[in-house]
Amino acid sequence: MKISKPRGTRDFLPQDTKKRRNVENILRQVVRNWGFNEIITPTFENLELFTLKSGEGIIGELYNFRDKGDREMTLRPELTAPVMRMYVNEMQAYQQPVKLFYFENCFRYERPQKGRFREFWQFGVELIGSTNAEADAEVIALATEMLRSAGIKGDLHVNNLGVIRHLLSVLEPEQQSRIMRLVDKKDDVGLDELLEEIDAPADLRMKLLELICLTGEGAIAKARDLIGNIPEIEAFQELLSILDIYGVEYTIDFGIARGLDYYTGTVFEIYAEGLGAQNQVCGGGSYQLIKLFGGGDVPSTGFGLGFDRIMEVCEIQAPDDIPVVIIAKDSTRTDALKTAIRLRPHMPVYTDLMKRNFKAQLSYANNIGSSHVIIIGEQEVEAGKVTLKNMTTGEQELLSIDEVILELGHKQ
RNA sequence: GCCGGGGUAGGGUAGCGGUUAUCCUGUAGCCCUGUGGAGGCUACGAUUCGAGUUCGAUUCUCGAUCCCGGCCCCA
Repeated sequence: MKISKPRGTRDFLPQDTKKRRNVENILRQVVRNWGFNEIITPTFENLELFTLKSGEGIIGELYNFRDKGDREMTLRPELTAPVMRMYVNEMQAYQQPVKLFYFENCFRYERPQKGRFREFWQFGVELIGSTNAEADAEVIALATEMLRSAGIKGDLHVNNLGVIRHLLSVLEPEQQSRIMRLVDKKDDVGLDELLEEIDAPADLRMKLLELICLTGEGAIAKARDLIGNIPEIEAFQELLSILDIYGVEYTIDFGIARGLDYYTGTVFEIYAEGLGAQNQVCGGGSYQLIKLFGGGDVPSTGFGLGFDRIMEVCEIQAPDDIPVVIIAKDSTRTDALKTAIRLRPHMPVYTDLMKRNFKAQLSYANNIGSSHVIIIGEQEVEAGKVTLKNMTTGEQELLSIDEVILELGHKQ
């Protein structure tokens, strides 16, 4: 009976895993160098954590379950909420800002397609405690640096929601939310209908439709013309000038809304080519969730990177381990094992586990791509040495084990 | 939840209402019992699952399931 893997999950073969771990470690190193500390949160949480953040509607997309103690639980669909919960539970007294990152798997009950799986990995960063433009800029610059380090060309779009919120401030909060969601979806028809339905002032309607189309060079100036010199535009301008210092390339895009109420100001998205319909590899912004989870009035800025999508377009290959194979005869297997024990602190060592004959062992070494083999036969045992054979050149010489370590150890 | 295309040895393909076939790879053995990469031969190994039509289904029909792409959604 053959059991298939669950829908939307993947098996990672050794070479896939090696490549993923390699990229993962590259990203980790970048984030650490920017002063962020890694954390781990539980794979499952109380269901309420996520319904509190995103509403009851998301339950349909969760892997939720009732545990044996009759508690409503769910596999985590994302990590911002768990990190905020963790902060509220145990980190509120930490020196600010608190700079955290995570790399974890998440679970969503969705229909799989290109770049979308039911189990997927997110690499995320949260900077907690600062509303300053410097904080937002650091987070955005870090996101672009991470992608750059993975060899990925991303297209960064930045916005400050304060501008559009300022414009909409005369409307009911509920109407504002609906408008933001439609803007996020770029649903112009729906937006027109809604504005008609709520009978929005003609002036606001005109300005809104114009604003959300503003992108690129000069967008800030045009926004000023449209709305006036409000503090939100000033703040946006400050953020952009810091990004300029970082040398980050960006596109101003007043049409990015990210659809959710808890975003407070800065929002950004990064798209990459070659990913089909799911081309967003990064999304984030500044938000306020800590209060919602029972903490203080503490702001945060963060983003999540879709690690699987990154791997989809990442071409960085992990360096190969170079295995050393010990070849022995039946009569010298004990010596082979003892040699392996001495070599393994210094290099990856394989011994024959298949009772192969001499020739087949050599062939095996060749097939797994070993650069060197160590031959241990009666002659070598008698001499108290081993034969080191270079599989590329075919050269071989009689050496002591220490000499072998000296010869090969530094290459690993 | 919706739409389209698929599922044949471990991987890649072709085929077809009548004992399927082929390439790569793996393992075991042999040509070849202390020196590999080549080649040859032999063996092992698959029609996603279920129901229906049929004398007979891998093929046709229906359903399920999984995969791929798209819609919806995307925290």
